[in-house]
Amino acid sequence: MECSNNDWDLQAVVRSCGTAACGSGGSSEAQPQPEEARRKIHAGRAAAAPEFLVGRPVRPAAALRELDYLGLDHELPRAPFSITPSSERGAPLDHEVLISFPAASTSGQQLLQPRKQPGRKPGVRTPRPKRSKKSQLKKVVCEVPVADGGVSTDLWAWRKYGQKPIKGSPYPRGYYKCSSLKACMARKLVERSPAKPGVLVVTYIAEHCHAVPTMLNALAGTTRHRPASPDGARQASHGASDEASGSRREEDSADASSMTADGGGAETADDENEPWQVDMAALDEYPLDDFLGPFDDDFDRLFEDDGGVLERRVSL
DNA sequence: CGATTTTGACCGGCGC
DNA sequence: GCGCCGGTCAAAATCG
Repeated sequence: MECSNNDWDLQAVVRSCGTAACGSGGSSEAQPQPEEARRKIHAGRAAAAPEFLVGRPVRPAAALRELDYLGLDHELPRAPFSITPSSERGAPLDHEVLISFPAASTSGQQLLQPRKQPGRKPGVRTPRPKRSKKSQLKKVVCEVPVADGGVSTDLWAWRKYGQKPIKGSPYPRGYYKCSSLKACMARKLVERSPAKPGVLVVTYIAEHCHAVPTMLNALAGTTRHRPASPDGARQASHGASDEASGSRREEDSADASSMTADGGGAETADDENEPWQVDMAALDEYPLDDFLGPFDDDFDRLFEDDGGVLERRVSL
């Protein structure tokens, strides 16, 4: 349990949004920050592109499929977003940040096929460790346009461990854990905003206690790659809202979550071949510097909030 | 065979 | 104290 690194969340978010075009500026004013931190983040920015956009065989389309149950559209118009302190979602948290993107039009509603219902022996349950104070967990909320579905993903490998319908929302919430390391407590919640159907709300909770997997492919052997399945596999479901149970859109869930926003509407075919090419194209269109520039201030503040851990991360 | 997803059951926090 | 609800667990199914 040496989860000492406090640096995962922002990075995850930042990376997640890595290919989004920048537009709107940060929401808060600049704060004094360590010069070194600034330099590092800038440096990291410069190197980030080739590293995680090119070097990693991310699978954008897969990520989109992952979110099918949310009714994501696979079109990917990139939109700017802003980072603001979040205190609206749930109880106000000390360490909560909201990264929001302007809503994007959405539509795609995938139909998911039903699935056999697994059973579970009633009464058989291992004692659960005391739940840590949820309110004390660090959270980073990232709102992204549904159309930007992929943007909400990141370089970490996630494994879905639950999905629940949320009261007041027609859309279920998916629960993901970091699958890179069992001991890693990092989690993320993905749901659609009931108020803004065009917005996906990704909440990152806790921290990774390890570095970003250098090879997302490490999971390649374990991730599922659905063979060009007949379209029937994934149909529009009347419910999109609902557990979408069904079609196994998880194909590449592991990397799916780890992917960066993929290029436009890449269909499955794309990711199967040269997924990163799409990213490169996107990168061309939306240079990271342009994208991140306006958020310097926000990042600076986050650096402070994080006590410098982010700095360490950025310097990786 | 190992890793992941699905999904109902269980548990605990919180509001009333 | 009770009930609701969100979060997590874990069996079964699935896939490469």
